[in-house]
Amino acid sequence: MPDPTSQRPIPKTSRALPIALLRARETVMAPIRDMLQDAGISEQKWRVLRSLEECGQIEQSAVSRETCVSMPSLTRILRAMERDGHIARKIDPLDKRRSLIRITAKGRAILTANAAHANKIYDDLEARLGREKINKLLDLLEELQRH
Amino acid sequence: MPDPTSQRPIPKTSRALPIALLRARETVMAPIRDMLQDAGISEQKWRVLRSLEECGQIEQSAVSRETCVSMPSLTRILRAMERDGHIARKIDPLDKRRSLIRITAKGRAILTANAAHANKIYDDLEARLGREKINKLLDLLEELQRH
DNA sequence: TATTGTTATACTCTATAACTATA
DNA sequence: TATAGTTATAGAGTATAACAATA
Repeated sequence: MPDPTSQRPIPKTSRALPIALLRARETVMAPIRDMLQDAGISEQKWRVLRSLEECGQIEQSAVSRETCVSMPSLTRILRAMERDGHIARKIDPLDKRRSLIRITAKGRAILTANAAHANKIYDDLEARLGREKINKLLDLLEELQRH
Repeated sequence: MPDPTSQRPIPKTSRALPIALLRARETVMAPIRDMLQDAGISEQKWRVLRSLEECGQIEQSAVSRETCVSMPSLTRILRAMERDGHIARKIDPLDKRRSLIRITAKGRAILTANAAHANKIYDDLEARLGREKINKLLDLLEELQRH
C-alpha cells in the first residue's frame, strides 16, 4: 500500500496556511503601507520601532527575532536608524559581543505621530470583520507562535 | 477634547495583525523553505504553480493577484518558468493584450514530487495546533480576504 | 483614452559565508 | 570552540514610471 500522504490532493491555496497568511497580510498592510509611505518610514523600520517600544532595551538578535528581519539586513537598518537618531545602541557591559538597542525620544515621536492614523486603520478593519473575530484570529496566531 | 483615537496606546505587537500575520507565516514557512530549497524552487514560483494548478488557465494579472507577486516581478519569473517548461502561455485570442498562463505537465510534476513532503509538514502542524483550530484560523483568514 | 503586460531604474531584502571580536 | 554582530557577494524582490501593443 502506498504512503497515504502522497495520495492526498494538494489543498486549495485559500486553505494553505502560508498562502492564506500572506494574502491576509497583504490585505491588512495595504492601508498601512500608504501611511508609512507618507511618514517616510519603511515597513521594517516601523516594526523595529514597535518592537523596541514594547520590549525596551534588547539585544540585536532579539530585535531580529521580534521583527522577522535577518541580521545582515538589521545591521544596515539599525545603522541608518542610529544615524537618524531614531534608536540608540550600547555595548552590553556584561558581554561585549552583544549590542543593546533602545528607541529614542525621536523614534518614539514617529510612533505617536502615526498612532491616530494607525488606530483609524485598525478601527476600519474592526468595523468590517468585527472585534470578536479579530481577537479570535489574534489568539490563534499567538498560539501558532507558541507551538 | 482631543481625538480619542490618538490617545489610545499602541497595541502589543503580538496583537497587531500585520506583525502577528508575518510572524505566524515565518513560523509556518520555516520547514517549507527547507523543502523548496531542496526542490530548487523559489517561494514565488511555488505559489505560481499552486495557483495555476488550482485556477487552470488564467491571465497574468490574475496570477499576480493570486500569488501576491507584483507584475514586474512576475514578468521575470514567468519568463524563467516558461524557459524551464514549467508553465506555458498564449495570447488571449479575444483580447490580444492579455497573456493566458497555464501549468504544464512538467510544472505539475514539481507539485506531485513535493506533495508527500508538504503533507508531512502540514500533518506536523496539525498535530501541534489541532485540526479544529487550523480550520478556524483558515476560516477567519478567508473571511478577512472577502471583506 | 484606458488597459495589459514589459522594460528600466534605483533601492531594498535575502541567503550565505567569511570575518572580527569576545566569551 | 562557540557566539554576536559585521561585511561582502550574488540573486531576487519591490516601487515607480515610462513604454508598446491592443482595446
